[in-house]
Amino acid sequence: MSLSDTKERILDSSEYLFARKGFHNTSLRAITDRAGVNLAAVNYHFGSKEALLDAVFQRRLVPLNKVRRDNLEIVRETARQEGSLPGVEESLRAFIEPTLAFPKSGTGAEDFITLVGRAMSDPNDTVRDVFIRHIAPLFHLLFDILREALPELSPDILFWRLQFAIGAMGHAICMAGKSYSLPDGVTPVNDVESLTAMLLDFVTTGMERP
Amino acid sequence: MSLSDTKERILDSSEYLFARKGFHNTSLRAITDRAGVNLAAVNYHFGSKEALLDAVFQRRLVPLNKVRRDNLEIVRETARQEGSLPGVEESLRAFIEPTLAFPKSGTGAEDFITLVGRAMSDPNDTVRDVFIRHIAPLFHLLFDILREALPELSPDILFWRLQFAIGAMGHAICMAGKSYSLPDGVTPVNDVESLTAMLLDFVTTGMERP
DNA sequence: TTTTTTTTCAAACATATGTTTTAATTAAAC
DNA sequence: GTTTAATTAAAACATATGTTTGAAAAAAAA
Repeated sequence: MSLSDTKERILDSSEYLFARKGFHNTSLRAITDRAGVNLAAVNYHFGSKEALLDAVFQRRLVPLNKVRRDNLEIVRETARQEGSLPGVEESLRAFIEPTLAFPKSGTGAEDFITLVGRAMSDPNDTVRDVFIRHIAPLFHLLFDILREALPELSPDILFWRLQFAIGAMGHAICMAGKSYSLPDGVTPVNDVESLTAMLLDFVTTGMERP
Repeated sequence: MSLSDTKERILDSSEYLFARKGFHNTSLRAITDRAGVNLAAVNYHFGSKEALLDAVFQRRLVPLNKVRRDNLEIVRETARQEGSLPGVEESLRAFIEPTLAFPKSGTGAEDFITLVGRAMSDPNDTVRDVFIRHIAPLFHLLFDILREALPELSPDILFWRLQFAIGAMGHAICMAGKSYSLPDGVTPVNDVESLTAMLLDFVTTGMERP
C-alpha cells in the first residue's frame, strides 16, 4: 500500500459515511473498516477525528471553490469591461452550476456534495464551523457581486434573499437522488441539468423581485 | 413533583439540547441532568431515546400542524366559494407564517423550530424519518392546493419549486437569531414579521414564475 | 547491507453511551 | 390504615467511542 494510499482510502471512506450517517454518527472503526486500514491510521495520519473532517472538506472544497471563484471573477470582470452591471442569473449560475455539477467530477463526489448540502445547517458545531470557515470568503464574494448586480436593493434584503437561495440549493442537493414518497404525477428527476435550470429560475426570480 | 411534571421537564430539556447539539450528539445524561430528573426516567416514561425524539416532535407538531392545516383548508374553501383559484402567496403564507411565528407561541418553542429547520435534512435516519412521518400529510395538502393555484405548471416543476421554498424556509429558520459574520452594511434581523415578509416575497415570486 | 525513518498493526486505555435492574419512595385505591 | 400501583433513585451492565501505546513490518536513507 503506497504512502498516500491509506490517507486517500480514509478520506473516501469518511466522505461516504459522513454524508450518509453524519459526523457524530460515524465511528472511526466504521471508517477504517470500510477503508480496509487499521484503526490507528486515522489518528496517525490526521491527528484526530475533527482534523479528519477538515481534511475531507479541504480535499474537495479547494478545487470546487476555485472553479466557483474563477466563475464569479469572470462575471464581474466581463461586466466591468462592458461597462455594465453583472447579471443576477449569471452571478448565481457561477456559484450554483459548479456546485450541482460537482458530483459528476469524480468518484465519491456525490457523497461530498451531500455532505455540503447538510453542513450549513448541521447542528454539530464542529461540522458547521469547519464548513463555514471554508466557504465564508466565497460567500462574501458572491454577496459583493450581487450587490453590484442589484444596487437598488438594500443590503439586508439582499443578504436574506441570498440566504434563501443557499437554503434552496442545499435542500435541493439533499433531496436530489433520494427516493422519498412523491406526490402523484411527480417523476423523480435524476439529471442535474434540469434541476439546475429549475433552481436557477427560482432563485433568480426571487432575487430580482423589485 | 407531580405526575406529568417529569415528562414535561424531560421534553423541555430534550428540545433544548436536540436543537443545539443534534439528536445523536445529545446524551440522555445531559438531558436528565438539565431536567433535574433521574437518568432512568427517560426509559421509564418514554421507552427509548428514539421514542423520546418522537414525543418531542409530537408535542409541538400536533398543534402547529393543526394551525397550518386549518389555514390551508380555509384558503382552499374560500377560493372554492368564490369560484376562483387559491392564491399562491396566501397558500404559502398559510404554511409559512405559523411556522416562523411559532417561536412566539411559548417557552421553548424557539428551540423546537430550530429542530424543525434542521430535521428535514438531518443525516440521521431516525430524526429525518420521525420528522417526515409527522409532516408528510401536510406537505401533500400544500402541494395539492398549489396545484390548484398554478394549474398550468407541470407537477414536476411545482414539486421542485416547493422543495426550494421549503429549503429556503428551513435555512432561514436555522439562520434566524444566530450571529454569524455578516457582510458590511447588513444588520441582524430579529423580528419575525419582516423575515416572514421577505421569505414570502422570495418564494412567491419564484413559485409564480411562468 | 546497515541504519534510520516511516508506516502498520494489535492491544489496551479511559471514558461515554443507552438500557436494565432492584430497591426505596411516593401516590392511589381499597 | 392497609394494600396496591406508580414513580423515583442509585447502581450496574454491556457495549461503543476516540485516542494512545509499543512492538512489528515496510520503506527510505546512509
